Amino acid sequence: MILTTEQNQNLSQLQKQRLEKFTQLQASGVALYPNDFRKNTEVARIKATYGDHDETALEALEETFAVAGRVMSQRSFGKAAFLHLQDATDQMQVFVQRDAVGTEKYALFKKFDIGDIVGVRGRLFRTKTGELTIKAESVDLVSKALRPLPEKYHGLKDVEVRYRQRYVDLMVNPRTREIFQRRTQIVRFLRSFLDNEGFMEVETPMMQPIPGGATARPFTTHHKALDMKLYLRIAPELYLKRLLVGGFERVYEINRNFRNEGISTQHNPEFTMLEFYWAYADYQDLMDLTERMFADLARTVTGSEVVPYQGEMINLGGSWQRLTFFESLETLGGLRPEQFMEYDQARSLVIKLGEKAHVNEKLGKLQAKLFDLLVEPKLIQPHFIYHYPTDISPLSRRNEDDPQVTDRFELFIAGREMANAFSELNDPMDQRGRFEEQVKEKEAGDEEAHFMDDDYVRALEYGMPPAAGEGVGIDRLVMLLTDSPSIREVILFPLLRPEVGPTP
RNA sequence: GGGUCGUUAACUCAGUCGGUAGAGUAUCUGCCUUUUAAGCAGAGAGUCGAAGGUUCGAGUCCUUCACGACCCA
Repeated sequence: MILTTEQNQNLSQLQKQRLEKFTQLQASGVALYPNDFRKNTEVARIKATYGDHDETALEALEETFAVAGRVMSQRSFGKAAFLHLQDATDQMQVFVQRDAVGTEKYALFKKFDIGDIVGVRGRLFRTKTGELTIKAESVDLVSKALRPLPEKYHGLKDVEVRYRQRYVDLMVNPRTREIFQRRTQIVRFLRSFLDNEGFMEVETPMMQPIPGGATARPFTTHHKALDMKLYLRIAPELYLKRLLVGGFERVYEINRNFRNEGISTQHNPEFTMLEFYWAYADYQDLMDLTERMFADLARTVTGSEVVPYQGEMINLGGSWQRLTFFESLETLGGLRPEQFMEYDQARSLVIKLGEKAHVNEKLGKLQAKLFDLLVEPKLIQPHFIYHYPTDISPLSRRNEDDPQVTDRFELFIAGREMANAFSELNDPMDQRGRFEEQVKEKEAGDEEAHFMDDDYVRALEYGMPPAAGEGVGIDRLVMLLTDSPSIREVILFPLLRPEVGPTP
């Protein structure tokens, strides 16, 4: 162990003490990071199997249990000690007695610290207070900790440390572990649900020469050997639809998207989306499928279709409210039709409500702003809002009866957009025209407008089956189903500014 | 980008009107072989986020900056 003087001076007293122990143990020939301990079971399995055995039944057991985990707490007497060991499944108590492990081993054990990973072998018994406990026949060091654990009672609360050192958060806060276990359950459920519906999981490029499929500012990067500018994808949409052209009729992808935008409780620059595309179906079919998928999901991971979110009870069961975009502006937004259908009125209302509006802002964009301000916050229970204006839906199929709107819906739950879906535009001529519109907007300075994607139009020219596609924000869905107020609570390593100075 | 709040021991937090830097947990020492926020006795531990400024004197007041949280855009 070699540290420069400067490094040594920066250590806290506790770290210095631990370093000293480390050196002593090492000098006396103890392996500090051996990899020869083998467990033969897990804490949760022991508890599940023997949790209701009484003292006599436990005594009759011949079996020796070998478990390993982190020492989370310790209550030490002179010649005996209790500690709690935590493995991936649960915590359980271990009783270490000098007379049981031997004087020499016990002296060594006393050098172990809270936070160390140890391996324990022993038989089960029940303490006076009735707790199922392993009586150690041996305790071996498996991995020495040089840093102390946070306080046992209050845990780690500092949000910044929780995000930067998620490993510590996971060690000491069971709630954090539960959130990420549930996140995995959610993603696993969605995969199996879609697999069962006949969808095929695929992977499409994360690095794209032309970023498309969404309205957002992309990140850029560069490929050295090809000397080529690349964008991190803002959506997989255009690639997934190329697969429909190719003949796969049901495809999905669960993966990261990257958007070069601000960070908030609901936005992380990289976030996970489910996108799925279904040939010979339309947006109405998607609404039905979505209702079914969300209700099944909630039941599977929470046990109920009614889930609590930040003090509200959200009912994901049954049929959800379906309202057209314009209806919602009237009935929920409290507007008269002329206030959002007439350009000048719409624009001045947006400005009056404190939002910005460019001189040539399109009517659809103004309407979307009115919706965001007046309607979205009211959509606590699940609502499908459908028939979005065509000029803010450049990839959606036009409605047959009213070409000013598209066969598109967004799903809102808890006042947030949770999904965006539409019958896909598969007319190559219409698509080229819409791209051209977007290019004009880009040239006029809108950084979020779409690029022209000639290859995508070429693909459509081969003929794409009629289809419907949907994107679901996985992070927001996990927030909903874990009652988390911030997206950073459901992303293992959310983006933060770099730490300044030396690592403490 | 703007506003508000926060940053004090490893962790969780106090710190009054500007006047010697505090507690609990953790750590160390001693006692303690069924405890569980174990107990008893003692001890050590601080760049008060950083840099300036005001002042006889700053954790505390002022300015700037960094990082974070929340709200707004």
